Amino acid sequence: MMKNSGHTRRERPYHHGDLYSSLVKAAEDLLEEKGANALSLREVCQCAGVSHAAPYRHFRDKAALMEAVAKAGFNQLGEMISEARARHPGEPEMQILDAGRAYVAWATENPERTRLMFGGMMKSDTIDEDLHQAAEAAYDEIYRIIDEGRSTGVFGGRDTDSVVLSAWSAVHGLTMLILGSGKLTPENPRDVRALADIIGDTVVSGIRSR
Amino acid sequence: MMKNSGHTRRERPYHHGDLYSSLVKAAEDLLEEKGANALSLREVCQCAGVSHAAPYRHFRDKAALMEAVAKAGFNQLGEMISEARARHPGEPEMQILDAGRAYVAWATENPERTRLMFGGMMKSDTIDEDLHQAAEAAYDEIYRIIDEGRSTGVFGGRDTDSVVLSAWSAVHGLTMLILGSGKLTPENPRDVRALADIIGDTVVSGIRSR
DNA sequence: CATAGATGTTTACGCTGCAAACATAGCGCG
DNA sequence: CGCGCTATGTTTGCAGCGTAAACATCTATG
Repeated sequence: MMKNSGHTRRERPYHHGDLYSSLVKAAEDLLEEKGANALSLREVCQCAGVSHAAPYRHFRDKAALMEAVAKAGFNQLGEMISEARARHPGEPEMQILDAGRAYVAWATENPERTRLMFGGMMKSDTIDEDLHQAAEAAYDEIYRIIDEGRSTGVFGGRDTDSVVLSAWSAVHGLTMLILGSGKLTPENPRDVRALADIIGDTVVSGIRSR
Repeated sequence: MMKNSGHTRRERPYHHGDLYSSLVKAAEDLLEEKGANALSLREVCQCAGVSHAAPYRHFRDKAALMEAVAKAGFNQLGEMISEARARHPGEPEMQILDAGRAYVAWATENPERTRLMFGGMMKSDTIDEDLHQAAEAAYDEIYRIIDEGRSTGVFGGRDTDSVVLSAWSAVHGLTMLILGSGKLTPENPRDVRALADIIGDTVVSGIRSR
């Protein structure tokens, strides 16, 4: 039977309007809900109210959609670090401690997205430049903290990149261990924060100018 | 036509002999070769010279096979740390530095297995106890190093577990960043080792008794 | 106002993980 | 010694997946 054409636009219009964002959003939600392995593109489509082939007008393939999700994640993460930095102007030690807490907190609240971001979905020939750039931006936020600390003599180290790497590694490692193999499984955010503080103290001790 | 029965055993016997190990081995190889996403159970079977339903006699499902692979990985990793410890008797600082190098080196040589181990294949209701135990054993190796260092006054910290967490987080974080999102992609093992040493120095500085 | 390009749908295909029914082989018990 | 029981491997079948191609619909541009 012919579908009602024209007058009642109530019945979801043929064109979605903003399918790109809807798909990313739906993918984010379903990803956290079902896990990366159980996430099917078709279910994302169903969730966005669209046929299972529609995404191919906006994404080359499923991996490209996941890259968009990862990119959005890096942007959020970078923003949280930036906010932590702004929260303690002129206090680099407080800035990293707070940034570390924010990092761990965000990751534990979005475990699947975090795993996606740092997993290894890139097959190197498909190194989406946008994704790389978003990750770089998050890195730069940490760099700014360390750089200020080193320029005011609070932090030491032979070069800023080494110190950034040390700090990021420690926080990121804790994060992945928490998400990881079932060894560390704190029940509530309080415990997460306590662990983050332990690592934070050690990091600051390790990179402090002496 | 009826298959030759009995006399010439050349023609691969109906029973494989040691299918369990063969499947784990084949899965390990194919995992590193094709990546976790592209790994199909059917291809593992073909590689082991067996029909695509055979594994179900030995593993509940595909995830169970991957768990066995992960478990073997943790055993290997724990062994490497243990060897690093044995290499510098009475020198805890050298022990962690060397263990850290071994950790990073092993992970970069077996990236897919590492991602599998620390990814998040456990759905918590399927927390295979063997897997948890293998991971715990690797943890214990690090614990022994830190514990000795603290008992001889080389390392500080309020409790051993906190120090272990700090050290492991830093090394593990570096590892995952190297494997990770394309930010750190050192070409050769030399670079990897240099990065490991940077993190190692910071960790030791951070946990040293002062 | 027509029509070209962008956006969404339908249909189809090969591959996947898994279950059920079937075949074979080795092992213990009479 | 032989018979069947059980462990192991195979075949067949199914629903769901990602993706491509052909088709339908809308929207914007001349």
